[in-house]
Amino acid sequence: MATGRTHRPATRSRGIPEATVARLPLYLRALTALSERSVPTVSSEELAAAAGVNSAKLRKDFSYLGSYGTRGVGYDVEYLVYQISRELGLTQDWPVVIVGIGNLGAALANYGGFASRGFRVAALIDADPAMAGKPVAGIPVQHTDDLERIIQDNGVSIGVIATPAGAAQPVCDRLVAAGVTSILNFAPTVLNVPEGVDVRKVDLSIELQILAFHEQRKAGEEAAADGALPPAGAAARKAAQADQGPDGAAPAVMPA
Amino acid sequence: MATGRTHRPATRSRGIPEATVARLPLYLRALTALSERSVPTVSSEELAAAAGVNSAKLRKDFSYLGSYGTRGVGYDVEYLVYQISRELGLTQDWPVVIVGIGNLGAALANYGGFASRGFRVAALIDADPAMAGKPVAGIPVQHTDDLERIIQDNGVSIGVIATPAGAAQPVCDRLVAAGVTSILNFAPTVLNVPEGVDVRKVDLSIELQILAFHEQRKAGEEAAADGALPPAGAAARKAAQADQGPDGAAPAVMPA
DNA sequence: CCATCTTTGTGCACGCGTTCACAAAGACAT
DNA sequence: ATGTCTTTGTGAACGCGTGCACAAAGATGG
Repeated sequence: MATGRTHRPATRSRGIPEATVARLPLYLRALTALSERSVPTVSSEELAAAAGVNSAKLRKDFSYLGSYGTRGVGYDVEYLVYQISRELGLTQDWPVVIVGIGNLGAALANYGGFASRGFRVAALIDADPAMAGKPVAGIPVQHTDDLERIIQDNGVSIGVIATPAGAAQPVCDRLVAAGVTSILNFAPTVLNVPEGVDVRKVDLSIELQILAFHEQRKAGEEAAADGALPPAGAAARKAAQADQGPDGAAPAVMPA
Repeated sequence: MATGRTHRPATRSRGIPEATVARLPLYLRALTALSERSVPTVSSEELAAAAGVNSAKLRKDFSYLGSYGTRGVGYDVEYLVYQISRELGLTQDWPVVIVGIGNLGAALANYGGFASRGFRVAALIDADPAMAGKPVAGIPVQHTDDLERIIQDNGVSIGVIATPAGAAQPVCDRLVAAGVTSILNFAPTVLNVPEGVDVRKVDLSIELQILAFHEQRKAGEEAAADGALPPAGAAARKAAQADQGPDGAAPAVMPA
C-alpha cells in the first residue's frame, strides 16, 4: 500500500515485486535461525517450510535477487543472509523516532526486535510536557516542540507514529516536512502524505475485525451443517448462544 | 494469509473477496466518523477519499454486500454502518484472551480500540507466576496453567499471542486444542495451525524492514540522479554519509 | 410529465502474484 | 569420464484484484 512509484524510471530496472520484498524479512529470520545453529546450506524446500511459504515461490523470489543457489545442493546460509540483508538495506544503520509515548509507544520503545536488525531508536517524542525528560527504555522523552530539530540532528528518515488518532495527521505532516520519508503508522487513521513518502499501517482493531468476519462465517457454516455432528470448538459453542445468525433478516435500522 | 478454505462448499456462495473484507473495517471507521457528525448520506467519492481508496473499488466492494446505495444520492450512512457491522460479525460480542502480558501484551490490554467494536478482553494470561493476580488494565492476570479452563469458561474463539517467539507455538497449540479458531500473532514466528484455524500476524520488525528497503532505494535513486539538484530530505543526507551504495560489489562474506 | 443531472453498479481489460511442471545444472558415486 | 540423482531456476497458465468507462437508475426542477 501507498507504494506510489510511477514506474521504474531509470537507475536499472531491477524491479523486485512488492510481494517478494514483503517476504524477504521472513526468509531472513528463518535463515538467521539456521545460521545460529551453524547450518551451512539449506534447500528451497526446507527453507520454504521454515518460512511457511511455497517452495516454488521462494525460489522465484530469490531469482529476483540473482542466482545464489547451487543446483543439487541448495543455498549457502551465510551468503544468503548477507545478500538479503544488503537488499533490504540492513547493512546500514537506520535511526528511528517514535512519536507518541503512551502504552503502545512505550512498548515499542522497549521492544527488542528493533535493535536486532539495524534499527536504532534515536529519540522518543511526546506532546505531554510532563513526560519530557522522563526516561523510557533508557531513552529520555523529548517534547514535540523539538521534533524538527531531532529529525535533522539525527538524520532520521523513518518515523513511527503511536499517537492517538487525532494527533496522527499533524504529526505526520511535521515529520514529512522535516525530512522523514517512511512512516510506520499505529494510529487508527488514514494518513495523507505527498508522493515519495511510504506509509505502512498496523491496526490491531482492523486485524481483529477481519478475524471476526471469518470466525462468524465458520460459526455460520457449522450451524448450517445441521446439528448432526456435535459442535466441537468454542466457535460452535458461541454460535449456539448467538442471538442472530450471520444472515438473518435486517433487525435494527432501516433506511428511508 | 493462512486462509485455508478449500472452496466455498455450500451454505450459499456469497464469497466476498478477501481484499474486500480487509477494507470493510476501513469503510466502517470512516462511516462511524460521519455518523458521529450526523451526516445522513455520503457518496462513493467522498467515502472513498475518507478511506483512502479508489471510488470504483469502494463501489465494487459494496456491490458484494448487496445494493445498498441510491443512484443520484449516495449511501445512507447509518444503514451502511449497520450492514457492514453485521457482515463483519460485530453485532455480537467477541471475548478475546491475550496471552503474554509483557510490554506489548499490557499495551494491548490497555488499548481502547479493542472494546470499541464488539471485542471484549475476557482474560489476560501469562506464564510468570509472579504476574498471577496482578491487575493489568483492571483485569487480573491469570496463570498459563488455567489456559484451557479460561477458554472454555468464556467461550473464547479469538486469541492474541504476545509472548516471546519461543513460547508462541506451544501457546498456539494449547489455544487451538482448547477451541480457539482465530489467532492474532504478535510474536516474530511462523505459527503452524491445523486447517480451519485462521492466523493473522503483526510483525513490527518486518514492517520496518520493508520500509528500509524502499528507503534505501529512494536514497540510491537520488544519489544516481547526479548531484545536480541539491539533496532535500533526510534520506539524501543519510545516503551521502552511507559507506556503501545499494548495489556495490559484495564486500563481506563470499561462499565457497 | 418530461428533461436533465448526479451517482451508482458493473462489464471489461489489464497487470500482478501464485503455482505447476520441467529442463538445465551441478554434485557425487562408481 | 560417465551416469545418476538432487535441486535450482524459470516458462507458461491461471486466478485475483484493480481501475476505467459507461449504461442504467433514480432524484430533482420546471
